[in-house]
Amino acid sequence: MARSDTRFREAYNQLLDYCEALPPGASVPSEKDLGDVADVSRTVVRRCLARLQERGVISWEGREKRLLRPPTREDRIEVPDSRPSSDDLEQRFLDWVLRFDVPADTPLSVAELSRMFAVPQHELKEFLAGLSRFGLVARRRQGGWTLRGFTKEFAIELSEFRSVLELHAVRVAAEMPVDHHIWPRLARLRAAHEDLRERIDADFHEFSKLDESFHQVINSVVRNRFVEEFQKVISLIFHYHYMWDKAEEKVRNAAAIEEHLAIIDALEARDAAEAHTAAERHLRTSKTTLLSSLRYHELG
Amino acid sequence: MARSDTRFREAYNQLLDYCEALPPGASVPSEKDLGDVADVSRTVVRRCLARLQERGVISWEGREKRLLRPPTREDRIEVPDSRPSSDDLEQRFLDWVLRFDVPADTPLSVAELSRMFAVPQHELKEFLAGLSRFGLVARRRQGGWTLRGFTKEFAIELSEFRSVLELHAVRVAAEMPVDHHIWPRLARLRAAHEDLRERIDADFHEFSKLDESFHQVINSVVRNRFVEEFQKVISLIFHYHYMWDKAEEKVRNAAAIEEHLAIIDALEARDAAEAHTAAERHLRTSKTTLLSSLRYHELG
DNA sequence: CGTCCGTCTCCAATTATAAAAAACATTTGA
DNA sequence: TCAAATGTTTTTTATAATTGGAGACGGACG
Repeated sequence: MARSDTRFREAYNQLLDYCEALPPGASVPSEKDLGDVADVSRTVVRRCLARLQERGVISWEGREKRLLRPPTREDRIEVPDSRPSSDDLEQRFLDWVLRFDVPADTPLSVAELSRMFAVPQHELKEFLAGLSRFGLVARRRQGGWTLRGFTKEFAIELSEFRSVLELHAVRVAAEMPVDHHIWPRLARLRAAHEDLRERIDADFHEFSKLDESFHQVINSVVRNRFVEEFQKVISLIFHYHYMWDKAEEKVRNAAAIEEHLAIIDALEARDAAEAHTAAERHLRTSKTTLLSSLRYHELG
Repeated sequence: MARSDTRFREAYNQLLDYCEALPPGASVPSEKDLGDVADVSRTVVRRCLARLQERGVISWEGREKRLLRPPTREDRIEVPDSRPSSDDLEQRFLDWVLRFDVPADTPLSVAELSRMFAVPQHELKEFLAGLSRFGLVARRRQGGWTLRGFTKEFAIELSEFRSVLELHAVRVAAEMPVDHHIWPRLARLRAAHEDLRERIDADFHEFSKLDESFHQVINSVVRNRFVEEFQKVISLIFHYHYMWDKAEEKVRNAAAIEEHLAIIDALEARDAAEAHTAAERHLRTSKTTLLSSLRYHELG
């Protein structure tokens, strides 16, 4: 009933590996050095050494540590199945919200979500606290959380915010010097767009991915931690909604390709005003699409 | 070792107050209704009723509840000193960081902070998780948190982000109809600015507050949860830094008043382009001031 | 003297648990 | 007969206890 000793277990196995590379009878480095090897504190190193001594892998007395025998497969300690979760909790949570169209004002049960995503409760609470900064969820007075959710207002505000950030990015991009990394990237994007334009009838599904990279490249000219943080959420939401709104997908994607190309054209011509106009047009289309996909889901 | 029963205690006292308003011998409403009165669940109401019965304030058998005697001061239960904290933790935390110039990459101890701010640990952890969304703090691999802090890069990125949001707000404001609430507010701001301009030699300290309301009014035309969330942090940081950078404060503030008035002039003339230019000029000054105040602190 | 180790202190992740909420079942009375 | 109230059980949340781990300090060793 306390914290896990995963850190110890991983360090132990790592030190076994380290010992394997040592010649037999060699003296083992200092606790501090071993700590650097496994990236843990001395406290953990000493626990590992104690176990190694116990199993007769090393002798240990004061600062005299010697390798007695090469470590075997038997010596290894089991490490409790590391978490493939936790890292991409954000991705999986938003995926869940959008995929199942979880309605606004749904009460969120930390207990339930924690089971669902196989993540400790406190981690989920911290995660939700983070999301509340984006206004996606809110704390309830009687405890717990609600999904403030995917309402029309949310979509409008999100679109507006996205426009503000992205129009700024376009303005910045137009001013970039010729040797900036954006230009080769834009060239590649143009090629990809023109390629897909030819194959649009068959491969219109591929656009979703292309759209994501396009916006990512545009925004990459703005080096700003705040912008970057938001971009993650924004792109995820737009990405999924595009994928699921099946109405007129082919026509929509074909049109979007042209809009993207118009922006690329203007940027490559260093025509800031025209790039801005083209970007505004495209963002307006995007907003409309997002809103109509909402209506579609509400009806369906 | 479990959650506090503050909720019960507060509800209990509240129900006592409620009973006081009842005529003697009256029948007490249903559990559900009492729950609505005190804004708690039936579970808590029943705990309260049990105690009321035990103390002989009411009789309680099934759904027959009657007031036996008016409740006295003696009947009240002590409620463990409610938290004057917690609410404005954000305010107090940023205040601490800025006031003591806590340097970048300082390790933050949850335990220490929790004592310092008289807030339960888990609450602090959630708070820090939220701040990490703004890139103000970051989780360390070996556990705990660091203040990513108030570096030059941070100030630049914050200023840039602020400019993006605020220039957008100015553009929106210029388009607002004559009956919008912004216009009377701007008029009042103009008066306040002109008033302070006359008294600037003596009262230049007052500008800090005026600056905050000015930017708040400008941004109030943008109804957007994302913008609002950020604005809180941004204004706090700029506000404090202005207050502490004592170098040339009077000259600086006098200049800022003129810049503000230029923006107001242009907005009232519905000259969007000029308003934009004036706002850009002012935001550039702000950024310079923020950066120089950083240098000042580093040297001092 | 500088590094290494034994010891100690404090912190943080994690879990256990009481308090509260919510769901469910039963009764009651118009 | 059925809606509202109460009794009962289940689930969830907030918080403290618990244990693993990080780091500080001083002495010892070379």
